[in-house]
Amino acid sequence: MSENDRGTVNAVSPRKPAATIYDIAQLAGVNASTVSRALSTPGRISAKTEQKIHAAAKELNYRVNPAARALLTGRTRTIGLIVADITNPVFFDIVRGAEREAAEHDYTLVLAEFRESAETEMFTARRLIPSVDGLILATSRLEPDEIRGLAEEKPVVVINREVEDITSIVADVAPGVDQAITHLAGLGHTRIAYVAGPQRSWVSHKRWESILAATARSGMEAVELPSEQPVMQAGRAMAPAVLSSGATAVIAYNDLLAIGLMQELIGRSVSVPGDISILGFDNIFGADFTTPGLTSIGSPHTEAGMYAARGILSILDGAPSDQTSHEALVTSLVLRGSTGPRPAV
Amino acid sequence: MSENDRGTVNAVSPRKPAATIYDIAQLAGVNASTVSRALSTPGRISAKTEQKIHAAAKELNYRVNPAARALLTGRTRTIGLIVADITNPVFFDIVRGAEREAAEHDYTLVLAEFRESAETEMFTARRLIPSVDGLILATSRLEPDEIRGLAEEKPVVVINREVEDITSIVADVAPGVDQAITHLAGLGHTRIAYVAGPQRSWVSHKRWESILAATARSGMEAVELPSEQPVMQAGRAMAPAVLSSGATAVIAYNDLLAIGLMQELIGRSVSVPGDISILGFDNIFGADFTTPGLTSIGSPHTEAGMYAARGILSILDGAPSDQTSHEALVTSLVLRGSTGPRPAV
DNA sequence: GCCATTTTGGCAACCGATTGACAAACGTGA
DNA sequence: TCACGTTTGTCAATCGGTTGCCAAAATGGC
Repeated sequence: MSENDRGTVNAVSPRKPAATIYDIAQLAGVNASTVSRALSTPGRISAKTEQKIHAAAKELNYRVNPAARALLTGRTRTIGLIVADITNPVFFDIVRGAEREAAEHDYTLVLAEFRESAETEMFTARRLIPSVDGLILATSRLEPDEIRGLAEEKPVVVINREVEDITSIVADVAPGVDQAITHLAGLGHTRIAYVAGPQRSWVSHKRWESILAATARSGMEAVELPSEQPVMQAGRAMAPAVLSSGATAVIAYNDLLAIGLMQELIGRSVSVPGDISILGFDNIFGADFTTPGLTSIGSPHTEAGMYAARGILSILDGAPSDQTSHEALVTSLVLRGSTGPRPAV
Repeated sequence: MSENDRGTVNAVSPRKPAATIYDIAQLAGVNASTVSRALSTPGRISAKTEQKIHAAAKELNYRVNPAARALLTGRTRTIGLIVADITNPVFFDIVRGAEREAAEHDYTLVLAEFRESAETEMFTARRLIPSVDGLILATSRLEPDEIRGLAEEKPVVVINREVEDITSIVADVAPGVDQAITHLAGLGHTRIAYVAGPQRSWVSHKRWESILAATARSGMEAVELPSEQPVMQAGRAMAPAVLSSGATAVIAYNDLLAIGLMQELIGRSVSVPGDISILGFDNIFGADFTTPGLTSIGSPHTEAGMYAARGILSILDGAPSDQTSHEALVTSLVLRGSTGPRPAV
């Protein structure tokens, strides 16, 4: 063995290198550019040669090198998705929808999570943006200007948020709320409470406004009760406030709050839905684990993810990048056991 | 305007192109290779020039083009993760762990889901493999040979599965099961039932073996009851079999089965845990939504994802690619309300 | 002040695929 | 058979960053 023996290097990388169009060209006895054309511009090359090239490509198990293509075309065929918390069940379906839509168009989904401040989010976005063709922000805490700044580099779509000049995907909360209020009105309820989400949450305000409008239309009363955090424990802590509110039905900002509240009430021997009806928002995974099952106003999260990915793709195809599409995403009421007739006074 | 005016092209791509090292070189008055060295080989360049270049890079908001780097180095700084079902709560934490570990090392996580056959999985893997440095298979239905074939191209790590010559991440089920059986023995139970998972599930067999061993050690009886599918509905359907099994405690293959079973039993006015104790596996999101809360044998899924990503990275660093590391991942019992003393006969 | 040594920066090739420009080969009609 | 138009395949440049090699410049010793 000579001193050039690269045994150690071999140990580092014992894999067979991927085939290139040059390998195919050699095997098929043509020029590499002919190979490229045969693979990407069908018809440009004679059928005979094309077949020979395809055969060689198959034999070598050829796959185009995405980096090489990206370098030349400037397109990575990749969409980035940034969420605050991967384990938040609301995002599972968004991720799924985006991934599905991306894969459908032969794009790949890149996923990143930021668990901290807006600073971390910006850092994550900056890290991702050079390697993707577009960016979906599912829970952005960034300032509008920061988001617009990102959009100057690559197409950006936001979900559950409205930012001027940026395409945004927002579910229309009204239909689901209308169904819920109609449902409650039909059960005889006349006074309902809304356990609100975080003060700064745009979504929570939207939900409250929609509830206000719907209850007014039905001639019902509605009160808003502030909560600490949108988690189960905070929901439990809301029990006294809910009981003293005089409401016979409660809509919580999200299912976690609703479930916590329901558990606490049941623990205090308050019957659900016998004494009080409870509804949540989002229809998360596990909303049917409770006894009774939680009635919830669900959003089409999967579709939101799909539309977001589709939004990126259409911007890449030259569409304007400031369209707001609510209409297509309609919330709806998912009936389970936690709502029932207003108790006799 | 001449007929060369490219107004439409501009409309397609109105974004400012990213700065390159050539832009920096021009601004700093040096050669592009000097820029490259200043940025990637600190010390190779005089401090004065280096500073000038860094200033120029900052001014132009420079970010290295990943495609260009990948083309030359062969490394994309990307890890692929393929799961069967993104919305399966068992995977959330795996995804999170893998993403966190990847981001920590300045790698990016690429996520893909296959919802169909092994054929789809192979297609997905093939689609991903050219654009990643390594592949994590979290729920592979592929044959061992197929997996080894993928591993010839890029580093591969499997989770919750053992494949010869492939690095695999498997949690050690014994500690959690031992804790559970000890817990049940302490409560006076002497006969327990295991509601099994899918016939072909390697994990389900492991769990059953571990339960058999632990019950034998404690002088308890154990019976295995086959189920249809590892979902809630199938759990409900198991109620009659469980009731006639004579067992006073049931361990289900996973939490969904356990929750379904518990709901059905409660619906039949069987008290949990008064008449029968129920345990699940996985400690999924929502296991605390039930009343009573579900006692479950949990696995450190986040860590599994982290170790898988770390496994890819260490193979890339030259480590052998056939290490099986169970030891580090230890299951443990999460106590909630669904287990209690054996009822008086 | 001169030579030897080290430091510093530039040149050019390279990674793999794509594409405009062009030449070779082919077919057709007169 | 020749001129012409069309089809088919080749050449070469390009994307942006990296790196081996070399020359110029700076440094140090005497």
